[in-house]
Amino acid sequence: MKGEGTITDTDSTARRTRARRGEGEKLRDDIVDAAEELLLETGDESQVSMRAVAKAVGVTPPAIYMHFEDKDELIRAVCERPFGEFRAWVERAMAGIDDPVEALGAMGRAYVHFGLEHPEQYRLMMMTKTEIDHATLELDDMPGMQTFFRLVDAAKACIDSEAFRDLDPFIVAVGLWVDVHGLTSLLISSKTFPWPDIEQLIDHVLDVQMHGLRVRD
Amino acid sequence: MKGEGTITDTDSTARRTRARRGEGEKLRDDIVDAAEELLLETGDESQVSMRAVAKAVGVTPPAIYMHFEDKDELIRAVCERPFGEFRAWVERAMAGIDDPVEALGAMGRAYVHFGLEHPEQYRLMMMTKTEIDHATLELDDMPGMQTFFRLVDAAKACIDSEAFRDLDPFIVAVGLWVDVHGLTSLLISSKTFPWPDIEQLIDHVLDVQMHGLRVRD
DNA sequence: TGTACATCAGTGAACGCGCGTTCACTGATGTAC
DNA sequence: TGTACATCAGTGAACGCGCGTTCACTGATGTAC
Repeated sequence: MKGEGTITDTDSTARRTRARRGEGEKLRDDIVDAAEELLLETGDESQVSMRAVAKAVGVTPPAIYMHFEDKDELIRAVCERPFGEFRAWVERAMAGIDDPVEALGAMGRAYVHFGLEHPEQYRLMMMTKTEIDHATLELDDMPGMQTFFRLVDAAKACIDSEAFRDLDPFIVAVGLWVDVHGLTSLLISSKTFPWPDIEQLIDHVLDVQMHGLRVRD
Repeated sequence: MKGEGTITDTDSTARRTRARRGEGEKLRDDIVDAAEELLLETGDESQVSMRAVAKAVGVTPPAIYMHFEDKDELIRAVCERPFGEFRAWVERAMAGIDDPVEALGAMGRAYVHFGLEHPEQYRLMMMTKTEIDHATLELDDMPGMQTFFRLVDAAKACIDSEAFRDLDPFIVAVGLWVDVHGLTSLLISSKTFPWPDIEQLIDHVLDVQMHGLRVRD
């Protein structure tokens, strides 16, 4: 009885067919995919083990070491990826909007929506300690920094057009980031809080922020 | 040679003297203290193991099971604690301030400062998934909810005094929470971001928020 | 066209570790008579 | 005041598990002659 369980153990993912010579690099991408998917499915970093990833890919654990030095390098590879997606997502949302205040609003809205539609990516990017070993990076290379500079530019455009008060664009950008991040991260984390209608809340938060920054009549 | 290392193994915390009869409950508090301290020291939930906690208290691992059903119950006990401290901290900051807008500002400032001075408590309270099994709790019993209601009242006072626009106090409170949480959590998480002067940033964030909520002249 | 050989992309088994938890026990403390 | 006994607050050893990582190997794929 007990033995049969092992024999009929076909539920584990089918074994992957071995790559042809020179095509070993394919596995690397598949490993990162599997690790990311595992993280998003479980939402639990501790469940992303080398063994679980290997099983998901259909390969034995040592095979991962052909492509990654150790677990740290794999996790780093998983973390780096969403920043690119995020930037493209934000750029897409701002495209073709001429009015600087409207563009800024679109950016904020896109930020929150990205977080809500990719909660685990967002958590990886913004809410974990183990992001990336920042200390070794130049500021410009810090992941997400390019998108932040985009936000500074957008804020500066609002100030230059005299829609916003004459504040330091950097501080204004930080204030905006703080706001949208607060909203996004709380919506992701506090599932049981009695949230009001989410779109209405996003509108309120951005509205208050914009009014607070606007030139007084 | 190898054996001597074990013999001179006096670096581990001294063994605790056994409690007298009827004083066994003392250990419970000490266990929660040790677990909390371990969490704050390492900042890493995965390092808070039953064995590590037991060692820190100066007791063997099974002793913990005299006071807690399992690890989950211990972690829950650790998480519940900071909410009380937090509430007291906020109340203290607001005490004696009559002007409702000033009181709200003081509350926001206290919120951020609590987070900065107790980063790991704050992380426990607001930034982990494993907070507490909310689903089983009534809304009023949700940890931190009492403090949130305090915020709603403070917002309502500002609206009633006609300093703020006639908005829904609940939405206004959520917006304020989002703002101070965003600031606090980012300051805690993103150590390498080129933050401007922190007090100036807090002022800016609260200032924009207050102006955004104010009645237009 | 055939064959020996190097290489590549993995496999299979094992290592030592720390974990949560269980279980049988011990020995000091207080209590009943 | 003395002693047998129950109880309380733990101990010590062990369990099975999943983990990251290493190491010797294998067998299909392509290449040189």
